[in-house]
Amino acid sequence: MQDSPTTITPRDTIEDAIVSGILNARIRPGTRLSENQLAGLFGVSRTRVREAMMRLETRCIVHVSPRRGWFVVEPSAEEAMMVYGARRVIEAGLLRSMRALSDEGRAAIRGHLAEEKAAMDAGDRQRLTCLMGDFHIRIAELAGNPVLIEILRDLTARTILISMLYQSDFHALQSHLGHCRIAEAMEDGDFAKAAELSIEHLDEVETGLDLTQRPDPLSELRSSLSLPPRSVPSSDGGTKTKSTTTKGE
Amino acid sequence: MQDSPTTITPRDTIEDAIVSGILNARIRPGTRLSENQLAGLFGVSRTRVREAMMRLETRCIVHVSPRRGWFVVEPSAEEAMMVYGARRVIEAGLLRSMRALSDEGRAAIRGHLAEEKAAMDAGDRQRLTCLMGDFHIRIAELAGNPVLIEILRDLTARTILISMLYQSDFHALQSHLGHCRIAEAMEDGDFAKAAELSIEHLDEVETGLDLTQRPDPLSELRSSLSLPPRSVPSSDGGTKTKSTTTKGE
DNA sequence: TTGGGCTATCTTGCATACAAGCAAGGACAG
DNA sequence: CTGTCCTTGCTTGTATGCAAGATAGCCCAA
Repeated sequence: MQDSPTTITPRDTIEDAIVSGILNARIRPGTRLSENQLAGLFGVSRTRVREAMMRLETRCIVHVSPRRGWFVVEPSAEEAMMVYGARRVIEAGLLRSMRALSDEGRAAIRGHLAEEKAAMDAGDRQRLTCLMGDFHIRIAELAGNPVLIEILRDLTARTILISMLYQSDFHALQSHLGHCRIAEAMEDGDFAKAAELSIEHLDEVETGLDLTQRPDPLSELRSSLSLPPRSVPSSDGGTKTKSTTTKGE
Repeated sequence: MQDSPTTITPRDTIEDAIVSGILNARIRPGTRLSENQLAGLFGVSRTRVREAMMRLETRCIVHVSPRRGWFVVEPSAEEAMMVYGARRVIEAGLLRSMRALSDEGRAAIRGHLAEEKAAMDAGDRQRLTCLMGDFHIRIAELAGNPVLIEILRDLTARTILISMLYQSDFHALQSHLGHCRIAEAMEDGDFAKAAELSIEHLDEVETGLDLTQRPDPLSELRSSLSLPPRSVPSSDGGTKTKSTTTKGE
């Protein structure tokens, strides 16, 4: 797993490096991303680092705290639910829209499941995290719609951040089995069933999260003092829903 | 429909202004967006204009031709199909995921349909374009998932650009009726049917496009010379699918 | 008239400089 | 010892300057 050389800089290396780091669970949520440090690291000026950050910000992967710094997002419990909700909708819709599985598709899925199994046997948790996310991207790739692939990639990145925050222990086996069931239905050509299984699977994963504790480092203190649990974990801007709609009359 | 005053500049006015302009069909695909002009228009320096452009670029709403300028995207026929495909998946998935319609929800939908009808009667095509797009955002708002809302908003913007490029004439009545049918199924609580209708509706709209001619200004000349139609309309990078996946050893 | 090449101008790409603001640590008064 | 204030350093925010490249128009030659 060699690190990519930072000498050649094909335009958006910084962005990709960070996303890749998150996808591989090497960058934790809340990590501070200093413009100067990154600029030094990549041998460019702050300008280009900033551009990358702006892009990542519109993808909801980092956020800026004014004059304090850039940070990898720490999704709130509410946001986490929304991300899972969006994934349920999109992935179920995607599966339902599929009609048949090509031979390469079948092979790709089987190959992926084998990789998952190998990583599980090897106990390589980082790699497993990454593969678990990739499974869903693989399906999108099968459908061959780049628009959806890109959307799911970003949602997967956010999902991994969520896992790192809220997943107390890793039910790898359970997830793997879920994937296997979905794959089976797909091989049977029963995509409606695959869609249902996909929803169930995401439900399972979501309920496997501990959405009350993690993002609040004071939770232990709070509970030992018998204070009520914080209403909304992240009280800054919250979910950003810009009103760029119609603006009718 | 007053224009927003450009005096107060709350951070991302430029971005919103452009998206809003597209949503209202006031900005055509292919429009050149000069950094200097926008900077002057909004009374800021190029830096901030560039930031806005970068953000819009990650949302696939503008693109940059190196050292030539920024342009509002002109989706290729292929891209157009992908966008419609993504919308079918997401909107059908969304409707299927819905369980019941609140009273406010019902009212919102009815209100929207009334607006569509009014605009149709008034023959206000711009407003109609905008409303037609908004219908689908309204549904997402009903589901109350900000993540999906944001995704659909961007897809809607791209859809409107596609319409402006490929829609020879505007089947407003047909679209409106499609919306009405979907709404009816929703009011009946039959969301599976609403999902199916939604897919049909998007299919109708898509097949109503003329995906062979428009983006190529030479098409008329080409056909009068009996040359074969261009294989792939946009032969530049094509659909950008960055390889930000696993990169596992 | 036509074709080739040059230049003038305008575009973005990128780095840098300066301004504004936050945070932490120390000095100091109570 | 404790609380307050100030200073210092480091962060991002924004503008500007310069360089590289592309385009269009012009001149000139054939």
